[in-house]
Amino acid sequence: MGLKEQLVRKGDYVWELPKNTVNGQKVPVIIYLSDALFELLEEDAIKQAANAATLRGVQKAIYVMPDVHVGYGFPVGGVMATDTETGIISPGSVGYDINCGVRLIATNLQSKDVAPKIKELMQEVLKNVPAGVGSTGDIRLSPSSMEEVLVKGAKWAVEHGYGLEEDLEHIESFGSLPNADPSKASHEAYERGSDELGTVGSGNHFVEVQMVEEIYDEEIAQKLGLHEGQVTIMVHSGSRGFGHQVCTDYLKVAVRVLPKYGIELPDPQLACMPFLSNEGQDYFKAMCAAANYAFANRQILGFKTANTVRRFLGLSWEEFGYRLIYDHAHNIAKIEEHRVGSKLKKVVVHRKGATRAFPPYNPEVPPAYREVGQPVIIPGDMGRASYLLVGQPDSMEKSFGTACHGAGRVMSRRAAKRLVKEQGLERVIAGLTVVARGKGTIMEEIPQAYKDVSEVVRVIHELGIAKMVARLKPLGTLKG
DNA sequence: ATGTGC
Repeated sequence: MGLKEQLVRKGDYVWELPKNTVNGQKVPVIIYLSDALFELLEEDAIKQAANAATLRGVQKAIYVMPDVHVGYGFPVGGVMATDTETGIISPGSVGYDINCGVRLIATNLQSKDVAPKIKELMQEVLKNVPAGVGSTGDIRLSPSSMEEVLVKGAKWAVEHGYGLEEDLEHIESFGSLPNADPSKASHEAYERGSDELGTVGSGNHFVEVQMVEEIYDEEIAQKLGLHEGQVTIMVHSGSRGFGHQVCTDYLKVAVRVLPKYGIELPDPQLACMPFLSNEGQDYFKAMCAAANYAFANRQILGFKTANTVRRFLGLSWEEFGYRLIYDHAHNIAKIEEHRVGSKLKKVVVHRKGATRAFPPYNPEVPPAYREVGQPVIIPGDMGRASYLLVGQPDSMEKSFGTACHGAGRVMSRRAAKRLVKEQGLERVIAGLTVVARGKGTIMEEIPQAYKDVSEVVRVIHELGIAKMVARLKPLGTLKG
């Protein structure tokens, strides 16, 4: 019998694979889905979550978000917490793109200010913001300046003129993880990262000019400084080749030391090390360094895009009204304190394609947002919409303080290309303004290739994990 | 995701 058939329905949006369903499964797998999204759930994604539930020191449950799909070893949309003393850390459960994440910038502009000239504006963004596989930026980092980026994260970017000091307060972990140790990243990672800072990358990464299309909660929107018709800028990118190399390097290390630590795995892609081992600590410190690279990357991308739009419209900064709403990771592992049973416990929370969604009054939520909760930015596809939510109290018990991260693919890259070839690109993306160096990524990233992000977000809202605040509509998109 | 892959 397949695992999907063994899922037990626990509520309108809650499914459970009880512990011990697969051999050695220490905790249940809890999957959050609507009926429509249940239909799209892949057997292999359940298997991957169940595999993770066998790992050493895993706590409470593996949680799976409604935008789940199969990933490398651990599903995208998966959340795993392991005991900091007895548990493991797993590079595959963070993902190859360490600190892939999203940033949302508010402006004083109205959609009517940009909509009529959006094509010309996006051509200007294409000229100024490097995008695509292997694209390089205008920053060259010597090994010593690279070290500074890896330690300071977004702060490095602000010190070098990209953005404002006050931006840092509105970034997860203030844009800089304290456990970063640049010496734990390889020479190869340094090389790859030396010319890619301030570049978008490829795949689902993008820079987008948007408008606030609908407000769901007026009071919260007001506190966040958002209103209908307002122009926003969204950035979706990560740590580029640097993070990719860190993941590659430490997956090899993990595989090598499995026998030393007596770790047996249901899937070699789940290769991991005890968190407190030398190798586990090395990975953690290198991963934090890669996360800081990504924070710096998005800081530069967001500011460069804003500056391009501002100059195109001939506005002063004051008229433009640049303001960072928030920036957060959705591929990361962090040490956090969570309630497990009756006591608080320090755990390593792995979020892979999953966003931290801390509730109001959590000390990690910046003062300006303390009463509304941590902003949760959910990018959709380039055709439909993206969402802004805020973390709610139930997230702590239901998912280690975690929400979804996006729409999630429903069509393979190959199938998407086939559809475009059959129907023609003009027809498939009719009415959208998308710019890119080539057509390849656009073909793979058509809206039809994605699940409906509204349905994903609705599940998170209904569960009380995060609350819907606003829907953002793409005006123009830059893809890799 | 990725100096993209059988």
